[in-house]
Amino acid sequence: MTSDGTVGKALEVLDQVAAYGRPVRFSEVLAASPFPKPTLYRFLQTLTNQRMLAYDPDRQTYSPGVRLVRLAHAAWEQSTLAPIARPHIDALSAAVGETVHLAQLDHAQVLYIDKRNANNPVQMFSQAGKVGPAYCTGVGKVMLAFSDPAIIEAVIEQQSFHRFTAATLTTPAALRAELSAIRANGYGFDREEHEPGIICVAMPIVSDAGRVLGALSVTSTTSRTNLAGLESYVPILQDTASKIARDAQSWSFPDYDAKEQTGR
Amino acid sequence: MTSDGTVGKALEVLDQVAAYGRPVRFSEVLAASPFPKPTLYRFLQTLTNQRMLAYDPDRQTYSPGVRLVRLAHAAWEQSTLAPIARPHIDALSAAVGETVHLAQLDHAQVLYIDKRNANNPVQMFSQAGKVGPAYCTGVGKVMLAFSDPAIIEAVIEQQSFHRFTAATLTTPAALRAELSAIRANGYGFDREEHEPGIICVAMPIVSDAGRVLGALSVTSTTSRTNLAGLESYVPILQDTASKIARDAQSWSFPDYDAKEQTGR
DNA sequence: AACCTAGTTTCATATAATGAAACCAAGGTG
DNA sequence: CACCTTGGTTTCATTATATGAAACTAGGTT
Repeated sequence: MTSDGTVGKALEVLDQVAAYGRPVRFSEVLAASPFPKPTLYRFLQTLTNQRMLAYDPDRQTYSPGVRLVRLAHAAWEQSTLAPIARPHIDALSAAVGETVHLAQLDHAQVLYIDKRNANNPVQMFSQAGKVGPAYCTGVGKVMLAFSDPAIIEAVIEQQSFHRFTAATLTTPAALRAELSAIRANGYGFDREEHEPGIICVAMPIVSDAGRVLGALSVTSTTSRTNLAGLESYVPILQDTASKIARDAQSWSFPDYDAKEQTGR
Repeated sequence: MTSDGTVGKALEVLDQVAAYGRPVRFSEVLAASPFPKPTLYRFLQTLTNQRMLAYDPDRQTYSPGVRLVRLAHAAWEQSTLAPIARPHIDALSAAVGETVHLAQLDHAQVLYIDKRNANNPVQMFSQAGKVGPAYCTGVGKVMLAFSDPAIIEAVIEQQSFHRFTAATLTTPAALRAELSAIRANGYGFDREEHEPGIICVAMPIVSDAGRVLGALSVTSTTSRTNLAGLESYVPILQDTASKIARDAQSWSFPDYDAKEQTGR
């Protein structure tokens, strides 16, 4: 499952370095790596030559390289909902005057694809590209809820439930119950499950064929409003989601959660 | 020079696919690829399994995958000037009320890292991650001007000068003259060299050690102002650039244009 | 000077990549 | 309907490449 030859291993190393969130030394990576010293060394060297990693000779540290930013630009424009959703999200943001998120499901994790912040100007990658857990975010739960049962089970299986706040759902049973409630409702909430004081309404974006393309959410704080207040945004969210789905339809769209092509 | 074993070749394929700017079929890639059919096929398959590419089974097309967006988030935060520059750019943007760009030099090309648009909200990757030619943009020219002479020559060497507008510099000689004028001045302009009606002032961000870290620019249109008008922003640009350089200094920083580590 | 520790290089071996050729599946086209 | 053609996929013997144990080197420490 975890191995596509040399290339797969190299990308595994790349992921590992990126996961630190800060420049790392060779020995740190080595300690956490399944690869022996010279193998890892050569991978890091190759990735650096390829500018997938950047190497700081003074501090002797590696960090993700700029080439990724360039490639991601292409990915974001071609392979995400963002360009299609943009006008609709702009309209939504203007109408509700709260923070709006657009997310997709990537490999059992929530990947934020775009964001609108009514007040201060948008902070670019600082939000887009960010990942979060699926089981304790509004967008994560609604996307999961409308996913294929097999996928749901797979995600629950491999999920390690971490308690972020008092309200975090921390058992498979609790999550399953929540998901079926969401399915019944058509949308979901984040009830301070990830961060205290932060609440949101989330709406899935589903294609005609019933496939989950992504999700939208409107986020606010308990000091400004409450769940009932957020619920009033449901109609406009629904409207926005269906417009995005419609546009995506005509554009046609890659299948992200396609299973491995064959696996040799 | 162009080969780091299998991984390098796979990344070459990834770049190629990303370069199309649209989903591509296998045969299209094959036609433009140095690799024989089965080899290319396996690379695409591997990259798809790794979610570096997304495959649309209906249209049988490949496009850059979402995993890149995730990785790029880390790269943007750790390996670019953007997080350090953010507050300064915010201030600059508020002060001048025009579009502000932050760019770095990546492999002889201009890579836009961040953007502030006074009026409409920021469009995320739609600008960050975008690349442009160095010889006919304000930021490109100022970064080049203060780069190592060897790098300048290398860039000029491999540059294919395309005429975008009547004002585009299209010969090595013209560019060399412009660069030394910029060195004398400390900053540079884009005189509608890339797009008619679009002009800008650009300021390099240089470290104490004299290394070019990136560049800033304020962009406007000929209908709103002229070069003299833009020149009035030079003091604040200079101030912003030096503040960013100072902050970068203390943070310390990877060396992007480091030459290949050894090359086996 | 002896002794770590972190990073780099060697080299025989095992493994994985390679690509010519064959194969398969759709669409044509006569 | 039989016969191509085009575009994509699989096989498999060959070759090139990755691998990792061990040896080595350069800075720091004691």
